[in-house]
Amino acid sequence: MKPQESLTETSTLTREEEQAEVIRRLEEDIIFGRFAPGLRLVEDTLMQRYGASRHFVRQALFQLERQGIVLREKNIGATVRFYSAEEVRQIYEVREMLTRQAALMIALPAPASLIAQLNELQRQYCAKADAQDLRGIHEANDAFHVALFSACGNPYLVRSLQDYMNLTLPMRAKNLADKDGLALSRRQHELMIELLRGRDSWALAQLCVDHMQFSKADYLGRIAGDGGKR
Amino acid sequence: MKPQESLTETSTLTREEEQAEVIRRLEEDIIFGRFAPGLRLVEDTLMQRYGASRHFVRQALFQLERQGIVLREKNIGATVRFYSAEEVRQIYEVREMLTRQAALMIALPAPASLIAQLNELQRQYCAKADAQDLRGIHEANDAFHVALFSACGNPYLVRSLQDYMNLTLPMRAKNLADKDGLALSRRQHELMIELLRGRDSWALAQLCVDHMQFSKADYLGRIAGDGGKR
DNA sequence: TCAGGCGATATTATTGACAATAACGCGAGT
DNA sequence: ACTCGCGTTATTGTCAATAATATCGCCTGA
Repeated sequence: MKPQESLTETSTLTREEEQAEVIRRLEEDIIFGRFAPGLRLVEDTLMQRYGASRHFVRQALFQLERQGIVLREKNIGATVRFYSAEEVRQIYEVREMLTRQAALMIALPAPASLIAQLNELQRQYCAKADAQDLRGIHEANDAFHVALFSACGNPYLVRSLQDYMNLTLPMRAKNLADKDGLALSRRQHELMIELLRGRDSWALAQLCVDHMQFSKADYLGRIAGDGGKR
Repeated sequence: MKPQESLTETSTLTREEEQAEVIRRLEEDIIFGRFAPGLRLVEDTLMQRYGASRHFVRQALFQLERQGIVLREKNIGATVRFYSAEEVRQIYEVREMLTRQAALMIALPAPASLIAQLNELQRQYCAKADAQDLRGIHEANDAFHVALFSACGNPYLVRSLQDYMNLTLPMRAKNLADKDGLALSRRQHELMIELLRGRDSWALAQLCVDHMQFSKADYLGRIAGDGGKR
C-alpha cells in the first residue's frame, strides 16, 4: 500500500479530485438552475458552500468561464452568464453545422463494435433516466454523443463539438428533467443506432440536427416568456 | 490626472498589461521557433527571462496550453507542443470547414464600409511586410481575416475560427518570413476584396480555403523532412 | 434639492513562502 | 555487472496574508 492512501484519503479525497469536485458542483448548481443567471458568484461564499480553499474556487471559476457558463469581470467578480435569444440562435447555428459535418463523416455502415458500444451507453442512459438522476442522465447522454461523433475520425472536430455541447448545457438541462423530452431523446438515440446500420448518411445527419431542436425551442420559448428580464 | 498614472506607470506598465506582455513574449518565442518543440518550459527560467512573477508565468502557460501550443503535464512541467502530420491534417480539416462555412455566410456584394475597412487593414499588412516586422505581419494578417469573417454575422463562428487560427499559428509562422509566401498572400487578400464586390460566394469560399494551403503544405513538408524526429 | 467628492466596505488580484510530487543518481546487495 | 531501493534535487502545486480595486452610501456646499 502506498503511504499517501492511508494518510490523505482517510477522511477526504486527493486534491486533484477535490478540484474536480468543486468544478462539478459549481457547474451543477448553475446548469440545474440553483444559481440563476446574473447571480453574483462571490469567492468567499463559494469557499464556504463547497468547503474548499480560495485557490480551488478560483480555478473552478476560471474553468467555467472558459466553458462559457460564467462571466468574470476584472476586479468586479464572477456572475452566472445569461444568453439572449439572439446568442442562443447563433450558438446553435454553429453547433448544428459542426454536428451535421461530423455526422456526414461517419463511415456507414458503422462497425459492430461501435454499435455495441452505443447500445451499452444507451442502456446506461435509460437506467439513469429511470432513476431520475439528473446529473447521471446528462453525463450518460453526453457520453453517448461523444462516442457517436468520435466515429467521424477527427478528434479536433469532436473537441469543438464538445465545446458547444458544454456551452449549451444550461439550455439543455431543463429537458433532462422533462418526461416527454426524455422519451423523445430515447427514441431518437435508438433511431440513430438503427441508421448506423444502414448507408444513409444524410438521414443520420438530419436526425442528429433534429435531435437538438426540442431543447433549443424550449429554451427560447422560456426566455421569451419573461422577456429576457435580467 | 488619475493618481495611479504618476505612481505605478512611472517605470513600468500596469499589471494587466504586464500579464499580456508575458503571454505575448512567450507565444512569440514559441511560434517563431526560438523555443523548439519538446523544449521544457520551466517556470523559474521563464520568470527570470521575462522578469515576471511565478503567478503571471503560470497564467501564461495555462493560456497557451488552452490555445494548444503548450503541453502541460501534472507535476512534470510544460513543454512546447509538437504536432504530427496526422494531427495537422485533422486540424486543417476543421479549420477549412469552418472557413468555408463562414465565407459562404457573408452576404454579397459586401457593404462599402467593410471594403474600406479591409483595404485599410491590407494597407497596414503591407506596411508591416515591407518593414519585415514578423510579429506585426502576423497581427495585421489575423486582423484582416477576423474582420473579413466577422462579416458572416455569427460571432461564435468567428471565435471558433480564431481558435483554429491560433492553433495553426506555429505552422503559419514560417511563412510570414518567406518572401514568396508573403507576396502570394498579398495578392490573395486583394483578390478577396475584389470578390467581396461581386456575388460569387463560392469563389470567395474557395479562395479562402486555398489561401491556407501554402503554409499547410510547407509545414507538412518540413516535418516530413526530419521525419517527426522528437 | 441635487451634484460631486470622499471615505468605508466588499471583493478580487498578487505575492512569496511552503508543501507535495516526480525524476534522477548513487550505492548496496546479489 | 546488474538491479532494486532510497535519498536528493528539481519542479510544480497550494495556501494564507497582503495589496489593489471598484462600489456604494454619506456628507457637504451651492
